Parts: sequence; structure tokens; C-alpha cells
Amino acid sequence: MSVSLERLQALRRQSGGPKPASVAVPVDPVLDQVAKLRGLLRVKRSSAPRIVQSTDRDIPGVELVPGLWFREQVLPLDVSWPQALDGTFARSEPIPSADLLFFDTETTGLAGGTGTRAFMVGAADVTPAGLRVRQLTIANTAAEPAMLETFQTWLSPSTILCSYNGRSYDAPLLKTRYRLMRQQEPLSGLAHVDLLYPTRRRYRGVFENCRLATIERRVLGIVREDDLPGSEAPGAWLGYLRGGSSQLLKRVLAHNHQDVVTLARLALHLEVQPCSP
DNA sequence: ATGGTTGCCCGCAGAACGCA
DNA sequence: TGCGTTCTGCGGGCAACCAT
Repeated sequence: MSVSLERLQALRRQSGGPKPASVAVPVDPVLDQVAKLRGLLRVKRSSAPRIVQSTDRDIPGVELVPGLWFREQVLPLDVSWPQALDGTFARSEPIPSADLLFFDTETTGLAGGTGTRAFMVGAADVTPAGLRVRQLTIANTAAEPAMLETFQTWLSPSTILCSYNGRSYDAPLLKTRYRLMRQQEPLSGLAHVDLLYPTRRRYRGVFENCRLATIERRVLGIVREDDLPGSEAPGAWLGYLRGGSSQLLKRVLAHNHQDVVTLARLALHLEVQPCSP
């Protein structure tokens, strides 16, 4: 269960009980953000966010608009983040941490082009409270424009995208989807640090390959439990679309969550352990 | 002055590699 | 499996250096 959900449910419990009229309920940042996102998506209904019940079709998080699910978690940082990363490892200028947005998509396939769509977008950024991980999942194809629109609100002109092979895969894919949805494409103007290349420079010939899963296991010591391979993600989503269980989709969500967390940790690692010249 | 060798830079083409 | 990026190797051009 997500941290956000627990907080939502706690608030719900609070609201259900008797409370003095004079006591002001503090603004919950998650609910506040959901309200803002709904405003941006021009959702008119004023009902409270739909609270997830425990059924087999559940997707963790809050349903922003029909078919678009949003989940946010804030993870405490186990290390202190510098104000800026020395960009040497990526052959770039110093990278302000506040501008970094680690992101990863889960898609319906590898083929690229117009036939492949992203059904999940995960992003992580460093906040004073910790590493904030936000994820969007669509439960039907009609929700894709709303997902793209929401993701765009996470970007600003100073955003520095950070991904693993995202320059070649995720970003072009998203750009295509924005164009197909007739939305303004927000990615092209942004700086983009792709950790694949500095990782290769640093670890080529050291490990069997430079896949993200290999690097996180061998370098960061992360061992994933019950991880769903990326190749099974399209099937998990399509199975859900056809009325199947959300069990596999939840594992995709966990996989995507771990991916963006790993990106953040890898960036910090490469900053400390720069590539060979 | 001339010719040969060496090293560097640049552009190009193909290979390698990652993504789900 | 397709795609985009980076890396790598290669060859050409050029300058510097040295020997004759």
C-alpha cells in the first residue's frame, strides 16, 4: 500500500468522526496536489478522491480522472544529496539537484513508432522531504491524453531529465505520443542526462553487460524480490485491459518505482565514482 | 629544400547497446 | 524486434619534427 493512500485513509477516518467545527484541518500536500492536478485536467466534479478498495481490479493510488491513476510516495533519503551534482560524469555542466527529474516509462512494446504507447510513467525528484516518486498509470487507452497532460505539469523549463537510455527510447516515444494526441510536446527543449553512456564508460568490460538491472545489482547492491521482467509488462497491462487481474500490473508499478529510485541512486553513485577519462 | 615519419584532428560508416 | 545514441575503427588531411 502506498504512503499516500495511508494518509488519505487516515484523513478519511478523521473526517468520519466527530470534530469540533472550530478546528481547522491541516492541508494535506498529497490531497492538495491531487486537487491541483484535477484543476489542470479541468475535472469539474468536486467529490473526494476515490479511495481504493481491496479487490482484484484495484490499481494502487488515486484515480484523477476515469482511467488515470496517480500514486505518490516520498522515500527518506539514506544519504545527503548535494545541492548540485558535478556534471563531469555526464560530460555536462553542474546539475542542480532541484532540477533533476528521473523518469522511466513502461510501454506496450519495443517496436517504437506509432504502435507503441506508454501506459505508465514514473518520475522521481529530490525534495526537502526526501525522494518523491510519482507514478501515472492508465487503465484504458482513453486516459492517455490526461496522463501526458499530467506528466507535462511535472516539467518546467529548467527541468533536467535523467533516464537510462531514455534519450533513445523513452523520450522519443513520449514525444510521438504527445504529437499523436495533438498536444504540445514539452520534452524537446529540456536538457537530458542519459545515465546509460557514463555507465558504459565506467563499467564496460567490468560486468557482463550494462543493463540497468545488472548495474543496480552489481554496483548498488540492490536485489529485487518478485520483480516482473520488463518484457512481461506489455502483457500485464493488456491482460488488465481485457478484464484480467491487476496483480501483474501492481508488479509493473513496483518495477517502475524501483527503476526511478535506482536512477537517482545511480546518478549519485556516478557523481562520486566518475567515469574513466 | 626535400622527403619520410609520426601524431593529432576530423568526418564517416558500421557496430554495439539499451529500452519493454 | 526497431530505433537513436554513442563508441570505435578507419582513412584522409595537415602540421611538426627529424634526417639527409
